[in-house]
Amino acid sequence: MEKRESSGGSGSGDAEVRKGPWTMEEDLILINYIANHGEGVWNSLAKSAGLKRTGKSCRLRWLNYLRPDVRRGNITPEEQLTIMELHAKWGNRWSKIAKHLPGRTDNEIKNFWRTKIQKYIIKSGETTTVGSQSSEFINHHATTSHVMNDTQETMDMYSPTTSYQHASNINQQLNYGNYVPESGSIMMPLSVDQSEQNYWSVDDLWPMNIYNGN
DNA sequence: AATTAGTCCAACCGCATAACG
DNA sequence: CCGTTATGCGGTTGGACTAAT
Repeated sequence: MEKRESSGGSGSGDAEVRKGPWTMEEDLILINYIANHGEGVWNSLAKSAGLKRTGKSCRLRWLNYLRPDVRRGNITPEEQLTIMELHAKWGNRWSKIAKHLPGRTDNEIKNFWRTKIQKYIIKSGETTTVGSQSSEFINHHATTSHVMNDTQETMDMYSPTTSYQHASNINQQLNYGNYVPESGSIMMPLSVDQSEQNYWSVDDLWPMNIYNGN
């Protein structure tokens, strides 16, 4: 159960385990290694690739960011609707929901839900239900699955027949009209020197990978 | 211009479960 | 079976960035 993975090892040599933001070099190493050897067996992969990262960290980086088929940003209204409907069905089963949204990661969906939809639900809940429980109550239902029969309001909120309206309301709030970047071209800060505004994108890494002769 | 508050998301942590010897 | 290790999942957090004051 990867119990002592991040503990730095009980004894001896394996010394520092890097944490925090990934550098471009690390990304390249990981991409190259996986291109050559495939993914899986993350602990030994991390070692063999020469990364001072835990296998867990490598896996996460790969699955959530470096994988070539991962779509980033710009969650469409259709995807949003899917998220809302599936969340109503399954609750916080993010990975399960993600399986129905090709290219989306559970992490991204989870973040999207928490930062956009949940907030909207709480907000609208506060304006429609007067007094006490409202936000706590709605918050509860936004973060847990099952039993949606407490109030008609909550039912409506999750009803497939009305969820599209909610989706479009949220779309308005999110300003989808001028929502920005094309998928796959998100820029990320160069963590080698975070004070500088240097960026690279995942798109930049893949050609480099090929160039390196993988 | 400086400071504070709010937002967003990458990455971490802990736990559950699957796989293996 | 049982113990150990690997993997996957969901919750949470740190900090960069942006907007508001």
